[in-house]
Amino acid sequence: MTRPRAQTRIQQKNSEAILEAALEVFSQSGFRGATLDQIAEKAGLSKPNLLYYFPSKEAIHAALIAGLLKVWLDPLRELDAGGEPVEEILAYVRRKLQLSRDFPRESRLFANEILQGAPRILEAITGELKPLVDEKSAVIAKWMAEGRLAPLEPHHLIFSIWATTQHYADFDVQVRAVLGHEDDRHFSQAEEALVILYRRTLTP
Amino acid sequence: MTRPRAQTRIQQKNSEAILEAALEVFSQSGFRGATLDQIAEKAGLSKPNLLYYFPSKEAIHAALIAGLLKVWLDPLRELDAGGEPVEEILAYVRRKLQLSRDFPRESRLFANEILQGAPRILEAITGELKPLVDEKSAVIAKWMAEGRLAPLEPHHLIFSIWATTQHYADFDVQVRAVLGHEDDRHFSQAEEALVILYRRTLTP
DNA sequence: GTCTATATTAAGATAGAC
DNA sequence: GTCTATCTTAATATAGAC
Repeated sequence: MTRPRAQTRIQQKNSEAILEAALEVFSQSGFRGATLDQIAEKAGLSKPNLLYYFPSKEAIHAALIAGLLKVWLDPLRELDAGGEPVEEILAYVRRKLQLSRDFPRESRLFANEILQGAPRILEAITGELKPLVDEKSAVIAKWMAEGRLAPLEPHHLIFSIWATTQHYADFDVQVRAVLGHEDDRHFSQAEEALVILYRRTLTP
Repeated sequence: MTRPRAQTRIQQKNSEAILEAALEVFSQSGFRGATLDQIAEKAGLSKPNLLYYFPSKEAIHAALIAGLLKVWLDPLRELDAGGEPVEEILAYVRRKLQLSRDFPRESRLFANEILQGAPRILEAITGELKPLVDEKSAVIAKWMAEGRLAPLEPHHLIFSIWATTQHYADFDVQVRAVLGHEDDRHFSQAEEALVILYRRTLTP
């Protein structure tokens, strides 16, 4: 229903072009700010042809959002309760920062959605994200109780990791303006800084 | 030109009602997503009457944005080069978190603007924010060189403070969903966690 | 599958009475 | 100052030819 009917090669190709274009537009303008004209133009299709592949603007957006949460949560899923605590957290920070570098549009799509009250993904957040965060928070709390990690309220620790890493995607324009960078070299500086920050904070 | 012509008491009152309503709507939907109908409705005025006070949608948005950057930068301006380094930074973190608690809509208005490419405030960012950040980064770098603060690239330290504090306003919906909170008690937890985090990281 | 043409609604803005 | 009525444009979506 919210899925493209792609099957033939040409349908596959066009569906992908549409989703790629839609990601570009939705991530920059939010749902209401985006227009089918912009998406059609970027996808190289006419507007009616766009609506041959997806029944509505809603459906295009839904298709993008659907795949998003999984990608977004995978780095946290990988946090291994059996690993070395400090290194596990640092590896998580690195994975999350990499997402910001490699998928900034997805990050902004997500940010737009949350910022506007998360009308389309709130249930996924309470149903899927919250349990995962609670589970991993328990792991972190256990590490802290065992003295293998300096104590810090786990949920807020996780929030801080989300915030500091996603900032480089969501506030990209501002980061570049302040640093005066054209390229992406601030990502490795950011990684260095964040690793130092969390290592100092969390080493017992 | 972008300013309301408010002079009489009734004009004053209506202008304020409009800006209040506009803040609500723009901060939730972004510029393009917001409609004059919504703003008029919330302000308790008819749409034409709205446009009697402000010449256009652009003008209302501009009036909001105009006051924003100052409020946003004041906490950083107060960072005192003559103060005790660690305490100065922590006080800055607290001020910034307070802004998120007390003015979440302003934070989201700003976030929306940046997220969408900052078309209306990029020049203010390069012209006003960047110099201030550079100046305060120099102060922080000096503190670090003197051994009064543990070393950490100052720009990225500032980014991390922005990110972690603004997160509680911009991603409010997500924070509440994850914590299961109805009230604002997570703000004091957040303050505690962030103060611990930055104190550990920055104490030499 | 793709297009032109068009229906339909919503949105920004204005005219003009009161 | 405020309203009703309305103009104009833009946006989502559909019809129907090819």
